[in-house]
Amino acid sequence: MIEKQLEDILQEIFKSCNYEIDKITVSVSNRPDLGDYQCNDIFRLSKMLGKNPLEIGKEIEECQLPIVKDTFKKLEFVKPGFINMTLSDKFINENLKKISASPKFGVTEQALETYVIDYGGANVAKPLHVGHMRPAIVGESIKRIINFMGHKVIADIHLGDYGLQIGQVIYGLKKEHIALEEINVNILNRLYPQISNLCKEDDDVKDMCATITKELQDGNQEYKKYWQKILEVSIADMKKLYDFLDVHFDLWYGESDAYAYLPAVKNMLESQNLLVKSEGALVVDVKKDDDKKEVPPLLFQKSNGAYLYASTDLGTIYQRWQDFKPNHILYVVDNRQEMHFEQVFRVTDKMGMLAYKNLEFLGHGTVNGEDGKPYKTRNGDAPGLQELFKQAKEIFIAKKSENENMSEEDTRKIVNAILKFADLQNSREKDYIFDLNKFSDVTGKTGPYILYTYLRVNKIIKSLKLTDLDLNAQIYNDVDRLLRLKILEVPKVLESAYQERKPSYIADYLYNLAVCANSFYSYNHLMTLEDKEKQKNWVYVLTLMNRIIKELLYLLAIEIPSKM
RNA sequence: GCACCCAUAGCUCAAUUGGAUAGAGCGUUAGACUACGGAUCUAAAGGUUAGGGGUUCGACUCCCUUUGGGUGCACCA
Repeated sequence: MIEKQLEDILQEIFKSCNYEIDKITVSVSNRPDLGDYQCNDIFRLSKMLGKNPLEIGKEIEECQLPIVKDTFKKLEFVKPGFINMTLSDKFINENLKKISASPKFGVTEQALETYVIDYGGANVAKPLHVGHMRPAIVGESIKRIINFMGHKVIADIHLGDYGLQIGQVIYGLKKEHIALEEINVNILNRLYPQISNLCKEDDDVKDMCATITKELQDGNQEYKKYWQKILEVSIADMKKLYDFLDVHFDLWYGESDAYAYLPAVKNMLESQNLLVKSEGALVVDVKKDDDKKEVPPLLFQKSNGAYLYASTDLGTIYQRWQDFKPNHILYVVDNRQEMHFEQVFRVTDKMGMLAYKNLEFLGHGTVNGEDGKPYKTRNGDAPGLQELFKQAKEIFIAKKSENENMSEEDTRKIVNAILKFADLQNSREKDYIFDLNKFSDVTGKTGPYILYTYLRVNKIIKSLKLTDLDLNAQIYNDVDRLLRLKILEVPKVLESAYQERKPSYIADYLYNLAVCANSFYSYNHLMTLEDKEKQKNWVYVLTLMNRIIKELLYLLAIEIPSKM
């Protein structure tokens, strides 16, 4: 990584001028007119020593080392105390070669660890709606990023397959005398909202549904058969939608699988004297002295003996802990669940399964409509994913007449790119406004813009059919230089995205890289170039760039169509 | 009631976690190809970062406060 090299060089310069500094940080300059990279640590040094930053800068400037000449075109100590670095062409090209030679673009090697990532949250028997798209897209991307860094990642959808909604649907099926083999997804999609509304109006129905749920959990054979069939039908339907999104899980476990581990969890809790009786229920106290907000105890078992959300989540962690010995468990879930996971994590830590710091709550914001409230259709429901994909596709096809002749698979890939890139640009943890028409844009900062860039560059490279590509020490013009500098940022971007679990960093970089590429080839014409050496150098750079675009698109789970 | 989160250009979003002149896209306005794909490129206009105070060499970022919005507070998941 280039930042590291520059930090080492500066460290050496500081030392030779008799300045001791613990850590130097170099970053891409936010004033590109003044330099490529910058360092602000003289400010820190001046505070530590009580000395004027300008003086320090001047002293250091006067005792520069010979290595500096090779690395920098310009190294300046300016105004209040910034260090501005303009890299030499040679140094830039050497680093491009390093990135090109590395399968992972020169990211720092990580010690192998095992991650479990939980990002589905889909409920059986309830149709997937727009709210499920975000965790799927964000989670899939985080999974791929962590995997890219060399770790083992196990993705678990963690279905909500044992809750009240099952009781409700079974109630509806029995009421309408629908036989097991007749159950299909349309019936489920109709029944769930219907009975759910009925429960709100009629307490007797609600009690009956709750009873069915309880009896199912207690082992009622007839209900179990219904449950299994509902699961089968519902999962098959979900898979279709997740496949459309190119989102894949290694495990399709659900809450029901956690029940088998609850006795073991309870044992552990009891043997460590963590379970406390409170108002008839069994709870685990998780308050800490330095809590700013009040954290209520985790409710493990209801007064009637039933288990809850928090208990099954503990059961699930126990299962993962036993089966996979993960170093980290990540949850990509709605921000509103933060308190719940805070409680679960604290208990997990107390039980000695995984340490608190290795359990990560990666909250994502809510998808809101144009009015800023959770996205709903006119009749008040969140729109189903299937319907949403259909609409997005229609809007896309209507954009251009050629789109009608596009293959089904290419259309799917592009619609995916549109939706995903629109989503992933946003900060993971913030709410955002979803307006299908805005999310269907294909010009400007969008998925298709990146795909277009890739395909166009790819065509140029292919039609030139050059071999023995290499880089000399030269950079030919300004847009050329900007593109090369942008490529140098890739390892840093990947590492930040990994460390902070933020795919948006990659989306943003990808766009900026594509912008550099577009201005590059609109300014520099390759086909008709007389200077063959220059041509080879440029194709080298473009080839590397496209390799990066392809890999980064993969990390965002965006597929590249054959043409567009 | 208590607590947490958010407020940035007309709209939708960024800002490398305290750095220099707050950046993009859409929209608006003006331009560009007898050349590799116009889903493109080159520009312009657009801001008291919700208001006020403070901390310091330096604040969208940290602290206090006012206003406006969202969310969470034990037997749902």
